[in-house]
Amino acid sequence: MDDDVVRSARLRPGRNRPGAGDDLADLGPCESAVPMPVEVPEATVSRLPQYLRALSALAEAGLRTVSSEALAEAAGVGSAKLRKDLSYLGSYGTRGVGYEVGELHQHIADRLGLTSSWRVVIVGIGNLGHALAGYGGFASRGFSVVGLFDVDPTVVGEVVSGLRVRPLDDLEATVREGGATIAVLTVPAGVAQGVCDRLVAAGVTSVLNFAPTVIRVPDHVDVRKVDLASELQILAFHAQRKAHVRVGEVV
Amino acid sequence: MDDDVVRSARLRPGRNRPGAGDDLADLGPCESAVPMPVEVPEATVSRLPQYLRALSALAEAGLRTVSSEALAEAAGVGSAKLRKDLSYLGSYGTRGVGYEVGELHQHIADRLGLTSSWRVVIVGIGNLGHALAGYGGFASRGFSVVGLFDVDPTVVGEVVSGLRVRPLDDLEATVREGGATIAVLTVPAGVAQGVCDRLVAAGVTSVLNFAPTVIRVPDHVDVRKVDLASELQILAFHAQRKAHVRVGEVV
DNA sequence: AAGCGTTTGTGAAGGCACGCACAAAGTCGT
DNA sequence: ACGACTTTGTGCGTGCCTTCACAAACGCTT
Ligand SMILES: NC(=O)c1ccc[n+]([C@@H]2O[C@H](COP(=O)([O-])OP(=O)(O)OC[C@H]3O[C@@H](n4cnc5c(N)ncnc54)[C@H](O)[C@@H]3O)[C@@H](O)[C@H]2O)c1
Ligand SMILES: NC(=O)c1ccc[n+]([C@@H]2O[C@H](COP(=O)([O-])OP(=O)(O)OC[C@H]3O[C@@H](n4cnc5c(N)ncnc54)[C@H](O)[C@@H]3O)[C@@H](O)[C@H]2O)c1
Repeated sequence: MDDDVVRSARLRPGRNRPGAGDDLADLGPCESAVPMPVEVPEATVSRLPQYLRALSALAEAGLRTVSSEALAEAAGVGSAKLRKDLSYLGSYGTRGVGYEVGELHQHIADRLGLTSSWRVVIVGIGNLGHALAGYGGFASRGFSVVGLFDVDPTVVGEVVSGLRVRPLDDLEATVREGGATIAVLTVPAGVAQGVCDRLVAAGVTSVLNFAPTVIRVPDHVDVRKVDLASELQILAFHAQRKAHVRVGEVV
Repeated sequence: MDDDVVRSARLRPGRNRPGAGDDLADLGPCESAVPMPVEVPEATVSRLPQYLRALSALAEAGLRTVSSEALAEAAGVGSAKLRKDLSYLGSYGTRGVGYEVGELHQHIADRLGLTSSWRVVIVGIGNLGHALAGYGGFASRGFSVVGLFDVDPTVVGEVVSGLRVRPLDDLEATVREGGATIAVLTVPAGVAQGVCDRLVAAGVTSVLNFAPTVIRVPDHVDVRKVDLASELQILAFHAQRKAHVRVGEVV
């Protein structure tokens, strides 16, 4: 479902159900003595952040345990889906009781890779870049903005929420000196591909793209796209359908 | 795929090939005498905006016709998927040639409901609201921002790209006097549900929510959510997986 | 210790979407 | 006018995701 956003897909080859195809004479179903490798479906991954947020809210409300029913309600999904999602992470619930809020939060955060703070650079400090740079919701969720970049001389040098906007040429050094880095692209559509190429060349392997263009990257790079105009158009589609139904054009 | 975001589904008939199999001896399982209703799958709907954008780019490049292969390339999808998607809208291609750019663009725009300009109000003119209000990409795609609202007295009265920010109390009047309206929610998470309730009460049936909260709405209202922190977390998940593989923890 | 109510974890079934592969349909060249 | 070539539209198989339904597991009460 979700789609074509992430490029490198396949998790590890490991089948979920080991007992499937290879039936040579290996007596037991499989001899995996240890933790039983299970890949997490992409659809599940896309929901984990929501569970995490719901758990944070519940923890703040003082709850120590939640049932799958209550957590699902808070996250806006069905309880069965929630349980199956969590089952891919392991069994952290207690039957008859539910899940311990703090513990489950920790496990999901671990699985998402939020143990250490990820480095984020924002490229293109225009309208949108300014808003994102000043957003507190990133730091509070395990991301720290370590660089703001732009080509416009009138923007470079400006200080946005404690960070000085730097020229695009400092980009490579910043990406290389730090470890893994996530790049947020808020440049005009026309230059998005070029800037992205440069990011990738510098070693970036995760890109969040706000420019309304398809950008092409090597297989080992993940790109997710946020397209506000598309979202509005999808809403318009459904709104139109509702309008037609009301008029009686269709059942 | 996409998910639980949009509430209502089912589409309208829009038959492709009228000469199909309607035999009036409707003794069969269903008696649909006429056009044979075909719904557009939600996954397809979510891709239509991208096709539309690709077509705009191709038109601007001066092309009059495109093959499914070329259009798919421009839109970043597979050609088979593209053809199947377009087939839900009807048969607008010419075998051996491809699709006429302008005509196909028009058909998709029609189907998305972009014939007339949709009214959009933005509620919460903070960091993000300012950026969205000043964004030209909406007007150019069939949406016109007709209202900016906030509660903060220091923000109300400010003029953002030609529109004066108005107090929240003017909201009902604006929504009611105009026709169907799409609301963009860029208020703090804590008040999102309350503001949304007010929007729905005023008659809004389409909401694009940027606040990191699950908001509950009646069945007839569509909500789509844009969650930047979640996008980053999903990228982090894949980045972590890649890192582990590189270290050799997993095959 | 045993029973009872609650809740998890998961097998199984159904639905949806994707991609392949090809016949139908049209164009272009001769 | 006809054949060769190109490209659409779609039937079909496959795999993923969702949903249902329930046995196993656990706490609590007696
Ligand atoms: N503003 C919005 O609400 C909004 C909404 C949806 C999508 N977008 C998209 O986000 C992107 C940015 O939007 P915006 O409104 O901030 O535009 P903007 O013009 O205000 O900002 C773009 C910034 O990128 C910088 N830039 C240009 N070329 C660059 C380069 N090669 N390298 C680095 N920086 C460069 C510019 O100097 C400018 O500061 C656009 O692609 C836009 O379509 C914006
Ligand atoms: N800024 C970002 O980059 C960013 C990124 C992701 C998500 N978000 C989310 O978007 C929302 C807005 O973010 P922001 O950075 O613009 O915050 P902000 O605080 O700058 O803006 C919020 C605005 O909403 C107004 N407001 C508060 N209560 C209101 C009410 N009841 N009715 C109408 N207006 C009201 C405030 O006066 C303020 O102007 C938040 O929920 C935030 O979590 C923002």
